[in-house]
Parts: sequence; structure tokens; C-alpha cells
Amino acid sequence: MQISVINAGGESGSVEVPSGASCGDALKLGLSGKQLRAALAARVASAGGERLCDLSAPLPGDARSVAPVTADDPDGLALLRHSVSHIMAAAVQRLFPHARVTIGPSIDSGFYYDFDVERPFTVEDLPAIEEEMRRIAAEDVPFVRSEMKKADAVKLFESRGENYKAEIIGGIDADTVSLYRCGEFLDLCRGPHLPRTGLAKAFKLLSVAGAYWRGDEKNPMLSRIYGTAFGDEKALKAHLERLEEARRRDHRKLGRELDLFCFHEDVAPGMSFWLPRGMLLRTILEDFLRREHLKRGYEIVQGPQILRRELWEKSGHYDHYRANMYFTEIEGDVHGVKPMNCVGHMLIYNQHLHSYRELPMRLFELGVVHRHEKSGTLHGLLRVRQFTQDDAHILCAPEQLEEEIIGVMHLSADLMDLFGFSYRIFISTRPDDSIGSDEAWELATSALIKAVEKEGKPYQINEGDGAFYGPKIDIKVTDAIGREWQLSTIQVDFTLPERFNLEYVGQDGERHRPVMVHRAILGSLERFIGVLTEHYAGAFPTWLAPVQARILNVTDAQLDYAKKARERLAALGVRVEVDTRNEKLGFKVREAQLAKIPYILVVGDREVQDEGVNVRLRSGENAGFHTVEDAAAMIRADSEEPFKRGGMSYSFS
RNA sequence: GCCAGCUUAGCUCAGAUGGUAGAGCAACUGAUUCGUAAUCAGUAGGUCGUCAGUUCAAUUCUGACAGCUGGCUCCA
Repeated sequence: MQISVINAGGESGSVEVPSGASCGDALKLGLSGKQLRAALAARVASAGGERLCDLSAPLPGDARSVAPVTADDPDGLALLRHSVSHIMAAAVQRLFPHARVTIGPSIDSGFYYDFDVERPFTVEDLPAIEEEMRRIAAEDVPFVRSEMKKADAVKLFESRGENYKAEIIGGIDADTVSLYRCGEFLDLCRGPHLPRTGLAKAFKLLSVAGAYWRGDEKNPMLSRIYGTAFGDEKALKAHLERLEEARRRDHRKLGRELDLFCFHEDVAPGMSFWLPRGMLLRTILEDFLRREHLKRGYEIVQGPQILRRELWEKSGHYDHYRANMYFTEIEGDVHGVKPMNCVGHMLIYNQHLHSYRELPMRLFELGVVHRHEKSGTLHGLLRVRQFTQDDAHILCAPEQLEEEIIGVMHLSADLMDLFGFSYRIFISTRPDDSIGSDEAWELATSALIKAVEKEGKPYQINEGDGAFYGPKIDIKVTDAIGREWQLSTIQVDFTLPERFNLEYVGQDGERHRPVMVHRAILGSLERFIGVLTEHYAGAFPTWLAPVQARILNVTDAQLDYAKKARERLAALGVRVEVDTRNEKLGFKVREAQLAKIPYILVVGDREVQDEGVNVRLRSGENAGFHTVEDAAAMIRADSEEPFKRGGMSYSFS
């Protein structure tokens, strides 16, 4: 038969393939040595669409084209990692014959495999397992696919004591299942896999962890080993360096080093203490947020921190969220500490009867909330028990919903651009367990989709991932080293307006129920500042830097001048301090650089003489002599620069 | 909450098969007055996470608890 072979460059050549040939045979006919050696599997296109096949698989009769899949291809990389997870399972079973296997998929950053073992693995076990994996790779044994009747496969795995595998197979909705043998290790698997273990060249085991069988905390805890694999050593090394870079940027470390925030876990687990510098940064951010919200038609409000239990019963939090709430008793009445701000905003809305002319009403609050998160989930500023949401509730008429969502998306986009994040949009639709009418869900979901589409933004749908009370848009940002964080969330809620009987009087004189949009852009100030710290590696842009400039006097002779220069710069709106210590200039420069201060202003006899400062930038570049006024103008211009694109403005005093 | 590992000076870490502990950096003091990433010397700093148990003796062994780290579950 005649098919086309597509090479790595996307060019295709037609070849005649004998009947009974494998996918690998077809590639051999059309590819050169180097490309052929890089092939991990084949992508076969036929009338029914494209699919990945083992190189050893027979070429389907209806195949039109075949292309090599390499580790440069996302599918190829996933396949490689999946195969390496099989190699790991094989190595584990050689070293720990009683270990029972469960599942071992590839993930974004590598792969894992979960085992049921008497004694959970520790990091000390990893080198031996990795060594055994290298041995299996060196043996260069083939991955051999076979098929079996489902019932036979269940029996086979049960007879081997592999009850987890038997359970998985029992749950598969098919008559036959495919198995892969790699040396003496046999595993249920859909495939495809590498042709031979020798193609696994660059891999590393990274960590161990506990993980519940099928992800359910009621199930037994399994022992998971995480690892990663790449097409070559260079890519693996680059990945390990990224992990190292992430450790260097860890906000918990930087927060301490830069004197931004700290924790006293023994007395306040999951609650942050804000040191003067961190609080200044946070205040600048809050100040900016308040102004920006006012400009965009929000009204700033604030509700109380604790409210009586009756209210939480009315809102539904007492039924659905009680486990995460803190309670206290006052004069015999149970009060709940707020885990969300919405209830307060409901009461604020209901303070008056509203006309349709007042809508949309946008209530904004930097709301401090407390949530009793499980102790094991706490993580620096990224997961805390007390945090401040940049929260707002928009109450609008149903026909205003789409426009309001667009407005929130604009705000989110402007802010993410300001901080230099790129982002992806996800729309989550109705979950199985939900409340509200079909019409309401339909209206809200289509409003979300229409809004995103009107903006021309690409998005993905997360089917069934919405909140029980309404669909939502989640925005995930990508930081400077490529990690994703979920910050903004935009949720439509039908429940609370109903429960709190919110109304407005329409043009027709009748009472109507407003729709509510619940949204947070940065998510929480704590998490956001944690993410920002890592994103900027502690080198905050000038507008956010708690200290924008530090004056360094060369000797004590310039001490008075340095202090005067500080006063003049401060009067011109620069956040500036002086390092008056009797240290060598080199030492003070080093410390200022390590403190990641944007501007270092050196004053020696020359600068005293010419009445200015010598400016050194955070990059290490020497920007030369400037008068104090020029230096101030330069720093202020640098502070305002990031705002130009979004039509926003900066002012803090 | 669950699994594993960990907890010694402000930070990073040594250390003793049970006889109450060190280093570097930071801090403080003094000398030095120096031009763009570390001047020198000295001083001080610890109930070895907490509470029990074993022991003549526990920071070291055992147990419980708390917290942290990596995951799981969850999540702003």
C-alpha cells in the first residue's frame, strides 16, 4: 500500500509499504538514520483521525500517513515519561518483590508511580531504584504489547496478588485489555510505549510522598515515587536547574532575607506577620487597588469580622462550610468568624431598596477572612488560615451580566499585564451536585462564554468543575520561570441573592432579583505577594519596592550631606534610606544589591562638590552623576512606567 | 487530617555509641575613613521544638504532642 511518511520538518514523501509491515517499518522506508533513531512512537493518520501507535504495531490498513513522534513532541515526551514510570515499577519490583503496583502516569513535570508497600519508601531508597532503572535501560529490553480477555487479565493479576491492578481492569469498559511486558515486569496499559528501554536515557527520581488510592482520603495510603525524564541529558539538566531556581526564589526564604514577613508557627500556624518593609509593599499594593477599583465604578465597603450563627445558617455556610470556620461564643450565642465576605455584602445591599438605575452595584472589600485549613496544607504565604481577599460582589440585572464579566476580565487583564504575567482562561461548567434552575445555569454559562469570546480570548472548558451555586471563570497566570498559579476567579452565584431575598425595582415597577458576580482578581494579598516575590525573585519593580533607593556615603566625611540628600529625595516622593555604617563602599554596595534595592546612590567627595549623587542601577550598571532632582525624577519615572500600557496610574504617598 | 522526612544560636549547618554543645554568616563593641558585591580584632548569644517515660545521669534512647518540609486530599 501507498502511504506518505512525514519527517520531522513536516515534509512528506510517498512510500510503498508491503502488507503486514509495522508502523516502524513504514518510518524506516521514509526517514533518514538520525530521525529514525529519535522516533519513540508513530503518529498514524487515517480516515478515523490521528492516533499514536507503537513502532512495533502493525500499520493499520486505512493509514494515510505516518510520522515519527519524538521527545520534542509533547505527546512523545509524555510517552517517554510513562515508559520510564514502567521501568521504575520494574526496578521497584526487582528490589522490593512484595511491592504491589497501582498506577504510574506521566504528569506535566515528569511522572510518578504509586505502590502499596509494607514500609513506605524514603528518599534513601531512591538511589538504589534509580541504579536498577539504569540497569534495565542498559539491558535495552523491548516493551512487548499483548492483548487479553478482560476476565483473564483480572484472574492473572489476582493470581499475582496484584489486587489493585485487578480492580482497575475490572472497572474497564471493554472485552479485551492491552498489557505491556518490559523484561519480567508486566503491566496493564493502554500504551503506546517506547520500543525498547534503551531509549530512556535521561531520567531522575526526585521525591517520595504518600498518596491515597484513587485520590480518595478514605482509601489506603500508597507510597508514591516522583521522577522526571527528558529526551536528552541537556533537557533534564535544564529542568533540574529550573527546580533549583525555584528553590532560590522561594518566597519563604526571600521574605525572611528581605525582611518582608515572617511566621511564628508555634503560636500562629498559617498566619503571617508583616514586617515594616513587607507591610509597606502591601500598603502600596492596597492603595493602588482601592484607587483602581474606585476608578472602575466600585464602591468600597466593609463588613464585620464575626457574625451570628443564624446568618451563616441562612447563607448556607453553616451547612456547607462549617468544618472550615472558626466559632466563638458571646453571651451564650454562637458567632462565626467570616470565611468569606459575601454575607456582609448581602446585608449592605439590603440596607436600601434599589432601583434598576443604581445597578450594577459593585461592592469592593479588602476582606480579611479566616478559614480553618488542614494543618498539612499550609504553605508559607501561598496557603494560610487568615488572608485578605481583594473581593467584590457585583449585583446586576441579568441583561447586564455579560458586560460586567467583560469589565472584570479587563481589570484582571490590566493587572496581570502590569505585573508581567501571561495567563490562560478556564471556564468551569455545572457540576453534578449543583443547585439552581437549568435556565439560570444556561444564562450564566453562556454569559461567561460570550464575554470571553467577545474579548477574543482563547479559553478552555472544565466540564463540571464549577461551584455548586454557579459557573466560573478561573484565570491561571504563568510566572517568570514558567510556573502556573490560579489567582483571579469570577463566579456567578444565584443562590445568595435568593437566600437573602435581594431585590431591585425594575422599569416596570415590579421587584426583580439581581444576579450576583463574585470575583477576586489577585485572589488574596498574602498569596499574591508570595507569588510576586517568587515571580520577581525579590527584585520588586520600583513602584512596589519598599525601599526604592539607598544612599551610600563613601566615608564619614559625607555623612551630613548624605542625610540632607535623603531628606530632599524623600520630599520629592522617593522611598529612600541611608546606610550610615562605617563600612567600605564595596561592602555597602554588596549589601544593597543583595537587598535588591532598585537604586544605589553613592555620595563621596566628588558628589558633595557637585551637589548630586552617583547612580548605580540594580542591574549593576553605573548610570553616572545626577543632581538630586534628576535622580528623583528618574526614580519616579521608573515607578510610573509599568502603568502606561493599561491606562492606569500610580501614586503613593 | 493522612504518608514520609525533619526540628541544635537570628540564618545556614556540624556534633557526641547517654556525662548539659561548636563553625561560618548576622548582631554588638572597638580600631580603620576606605569610590561600586565581603577591612581587621574582640564580645555576646543555646532549658539542643514541648511534655512525659527509662536511667545515677537524656539534647542523645522510648512515647505522646506541636511545628516545618515534600506530597495526597482540599484550596484564595
